[in-house]
Amino acid sequence: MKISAKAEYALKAMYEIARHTQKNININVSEIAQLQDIPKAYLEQLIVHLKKAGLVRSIRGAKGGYVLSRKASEINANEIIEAVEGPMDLGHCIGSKACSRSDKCVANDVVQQLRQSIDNVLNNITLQYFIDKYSNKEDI
Amino acid sequence: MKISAKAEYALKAMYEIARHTQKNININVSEIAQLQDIPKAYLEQLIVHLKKAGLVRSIRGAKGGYVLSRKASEINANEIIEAVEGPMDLGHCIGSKACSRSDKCVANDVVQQLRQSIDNVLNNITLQYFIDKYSNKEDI
DNA sequence: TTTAATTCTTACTATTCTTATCAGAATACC
DNA sequence: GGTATTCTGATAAGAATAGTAAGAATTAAA
Repeated sequence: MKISAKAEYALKAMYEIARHTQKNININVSEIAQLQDIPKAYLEQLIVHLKKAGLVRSIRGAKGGYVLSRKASEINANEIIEAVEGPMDLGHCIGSKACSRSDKCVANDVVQQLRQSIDNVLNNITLQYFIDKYSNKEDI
Repeated sequence: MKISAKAEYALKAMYEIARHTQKNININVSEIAQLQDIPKAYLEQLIVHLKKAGLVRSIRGAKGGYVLSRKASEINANEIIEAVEGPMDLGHCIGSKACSRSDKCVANDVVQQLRQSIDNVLNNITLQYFIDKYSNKEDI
């Protein structure tokens, strides 16, 4: 039961992109990597997924970078994590490898409850929440 | 973000031990493994952890096996999972590898909220809940 | 039009984690 | 004493994770 580095990096990166987008400036991978202490080459890969998921727009070429493609209040942690990790599959009793009697499976019961609870938390954490809580007016 | 096979096996095994304990019979590893479709040799290792955590008592020798060491209503999913997986460490921003400014870290914020939510779910799932929901009077 | 900065793409690698398997020692019932 | 069982520790295959590296494609700016 662990949050991957991928997910953490993605949350941090999206936060930086959101902050900068609200200031009407785009931010590039190197800047994000430095600000949030993320390996740059690794981050490059992750951001591609964020883009494919439609969370950010890219501006290519020199002076390029990234901006949010939606309002910060309309992007939540669930989407961000799912963008880089793929659909959440908490347990082995679900989906492809369902155990023989998943309707009678105690592990499946736990997984279902967890899934619902986690979804609920992640859906309610938006980028705007991050900005309101963590972004000082001064910095940037 | 995944529940390990370990955790699933532990939940299933504890459920079987709980059911049988309530019928005043002990159950051995082979039986549990068969009933819940768990690799026997692997399960042996896991049960040792459940024992060390004080969740079950072992009866050694022929006709041996395991019984709950507390009432089913007093053992919850959180304890069971922690017994086999060790203390839950959801994110890299916590504990040993805390990031430089964990008070300003959006990933840490998410991890904290998740942690609380997951704890809440797991603490409220007891073995008695499993028995009431899944154990028919007839079978055993 | 060249140069430099940047995104994008792909392939590779090292390390750790997970999920087992196996062999045998210790224990206790019959 | 024999057998069934828990207990212990070593080993190993495979998957997943986290990261590196090299270079192609694109575009702003000089």
